[in-house]
Amino acid sequence: MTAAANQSGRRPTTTSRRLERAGIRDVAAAAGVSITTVSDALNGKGRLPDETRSRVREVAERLGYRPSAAARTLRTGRSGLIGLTVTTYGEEPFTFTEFAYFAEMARAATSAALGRGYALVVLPASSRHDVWSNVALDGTVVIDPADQDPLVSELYRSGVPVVSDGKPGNCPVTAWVDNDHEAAVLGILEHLSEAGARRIGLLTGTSTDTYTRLSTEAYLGWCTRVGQEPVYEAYPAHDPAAGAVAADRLLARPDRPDAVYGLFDPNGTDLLAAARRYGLRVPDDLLLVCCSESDVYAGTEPPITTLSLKPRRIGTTVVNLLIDAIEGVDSGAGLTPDTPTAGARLFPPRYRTAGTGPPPGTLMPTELIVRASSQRRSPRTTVSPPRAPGEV
Amino acid sequence: MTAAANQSGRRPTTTSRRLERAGIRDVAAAAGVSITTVSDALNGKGRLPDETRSRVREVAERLGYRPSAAARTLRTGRSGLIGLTVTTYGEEPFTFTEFAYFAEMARAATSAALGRGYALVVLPASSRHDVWSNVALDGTVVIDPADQDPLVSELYRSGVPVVSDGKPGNCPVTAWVDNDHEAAVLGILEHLSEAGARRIGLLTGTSTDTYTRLSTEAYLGWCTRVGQEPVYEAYPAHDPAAGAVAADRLLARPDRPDAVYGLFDPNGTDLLAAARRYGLRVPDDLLLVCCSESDVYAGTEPPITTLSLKPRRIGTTVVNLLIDAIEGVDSGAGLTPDTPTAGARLFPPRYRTAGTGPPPGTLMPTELIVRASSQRRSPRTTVSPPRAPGEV
DNA sequence: CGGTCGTGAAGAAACGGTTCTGCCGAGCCG
DNA sequence: CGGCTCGGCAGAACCGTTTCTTCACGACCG
Repeated sequence: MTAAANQSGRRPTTTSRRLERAGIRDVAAAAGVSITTVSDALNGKGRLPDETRSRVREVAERLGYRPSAAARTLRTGRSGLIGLTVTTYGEEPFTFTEFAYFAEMARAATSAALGRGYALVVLPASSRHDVWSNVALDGTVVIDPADQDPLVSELYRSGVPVVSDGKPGNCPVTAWVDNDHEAAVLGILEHLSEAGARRIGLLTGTSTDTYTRLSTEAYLGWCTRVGQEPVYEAYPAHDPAAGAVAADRLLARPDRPDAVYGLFDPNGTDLLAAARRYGLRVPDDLLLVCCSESDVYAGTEPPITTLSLKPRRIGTTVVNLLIDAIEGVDSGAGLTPDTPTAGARLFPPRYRTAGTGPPPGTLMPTELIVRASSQRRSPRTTVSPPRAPGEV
Repeated sequence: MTAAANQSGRRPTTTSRRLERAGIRDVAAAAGVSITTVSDALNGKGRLPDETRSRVREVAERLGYRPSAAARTLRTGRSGLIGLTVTTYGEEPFTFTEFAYFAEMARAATSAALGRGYALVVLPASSRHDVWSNVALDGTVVIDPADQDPLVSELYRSGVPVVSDGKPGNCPVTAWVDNDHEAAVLGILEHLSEAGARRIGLLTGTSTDTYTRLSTEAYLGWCTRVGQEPVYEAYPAHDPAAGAVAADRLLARPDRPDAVYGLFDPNGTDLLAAARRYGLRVPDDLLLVCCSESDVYAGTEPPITTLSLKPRRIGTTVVNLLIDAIEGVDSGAGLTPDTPTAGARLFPPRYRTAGTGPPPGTLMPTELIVRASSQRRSPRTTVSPPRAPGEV
């Protein structure tokens, strides 16, 4: 009885094994070859006649064989997984202001990764090692890394390629991609000037991330260059309610601006509401531009000019750079001087393994979507723009 | 010569191993214990005195030891990864209309998973096996599964727990969560009736997913019950441009409704724009409600009443159900045929491994956020609502 | 005083693939 | 005719954990 129970319960000979799942050994046995042959046949390696190859494939298909991802990863050192690291505010991944940007960027990144055979794992930077070390990553994308992100440093040090969205402060990365924020801000200021703005204000954030810093600096620099007194209000951008208050403050100032650029997505509606409260007409009394990926600004009254950071392009580029780094260099020592086999030319082989020196960065252009809020129907005074003689 | 080459070529003694990364053996050697002890000490298993435990931990820390996720997964059969499967339209994961919903839901799901030590892998359903079989999943969440999704079926058959967001059509799942769409629609219709609507129209979709189907059926059922002729327009919801056209069509009909419910996120702005074109004032001439997670409708002119599906709650619930299933049952073996729970119940019951019978479903409530667009400032005719004598 | 129990720890077998090495036979060239 | 190469395939090591089993040893109890 005990023996019987034992026998049927523990190891019903080969029966239970069959039931569980088909392994490579089962396929080999069924096809009458060795497991080496099965592996080679399925992976297109080795030297096998086509007949053997197709027969093995067919048997594998019939048995519903699925190779174990874990075993493959263990042996080859490649998991096919790349991380998508987002900063967290409080408990939740990514902030409200980044919402649309993040969603678009993640969408494109997922798509790009999948197109090259990788899957994306979403990993907030705040999660502790128990999660991080539990997943084998071939590399990771970091969105807007903190200045001295310990996580990024550790990953980089242990040989995991890291590509950041947003120019990194002090942490080492394999490569980075960012918008040309300075050019973007200058372009907007110029655009507003051409539309007749005399005093341009800025709605900015108090946090120290690269985007906020670079944009604000560009604004301040422009102010000193053209001789305008800076008019700006800063608020904690991750607080959804604070934006409306800051917008109100900005328009309540004695030196009220006649044009405003808001750095964050909700600023457009906030500024519009504030303008309404003060009886300011847009664009007649106040020109408005904000940075946003949302298309609601096409339908507001009036439609608001927005700056798009083109997150889709960013996401795609970041992922492609990362995968290039993963595939271009064998983790650790191996430099690959020779291009071994053809077939890897689907993508422009532009990427190079940087030896030393600063990590390679790529600046991506932004796009200004001009709508009614930044165009005076009838230019009132036609103030001469500070600089731009060539174009209207 | 062969022997010499073999000996020196294969194993450069311990040097290279040290350089690469610290393994469990290195920790064991450094701590003067066996690898068993290291494993037990680090994982809190076995019977070890606290002194040994802490010493091993300290050594591991000093060496910067990180256990190999792949090896652990291979041995334990658990990867700590759960899939987040989204349907794809064209090349890209998740559609525009689902944007806000998906982002919120994914956010909550990521958070919930992380809180229980799991990470999320985003896996569009369209990607072929090369990606799917390359990642070891402990289970997966499926958003709005297709009626006979082959992927879901295969996963389920191979013993991977599957929990769906959206009541599944014909594919077997471990459990599912959905909103009570019928109750939601009826609630809105009642709300509009109470606000004085005489003829309520619907803006719906042409696709056959559960949400669209259930909502439309609820509307049609209500119409026959209260004796109103159905007034609705359907359009392909995944086409961003088609919504505006459909909204226009709906308001251009000879039997123009005096209240409209739009099933999809952009319908609110579309309907508002259409109303403006026809000179209809909202809410005086037209009552408006749409289903949306976006808070832009708090700032439109006028603010629009929205139905929130509470994606955060859904995401959290789905993930928790999935992890319960993963941890509650050892993959494959244990069937628990007792009490095959039937049908759907409101709110998370304790999870049970369904032996046979329908998978356990949970219906989650929605929330109607009432704003100006569905409330007449001065009730014009006060038509008696069809059914609701008790309240207001 | 001998057996049993409990404690602490080591040894070794998996886990399921990939891949290095080597064997065997057949052609080919000298 | 013999060595050499090359195609076709099998054997076995290996990846780095977890975990099952075993073992030593001191204390306690009968």
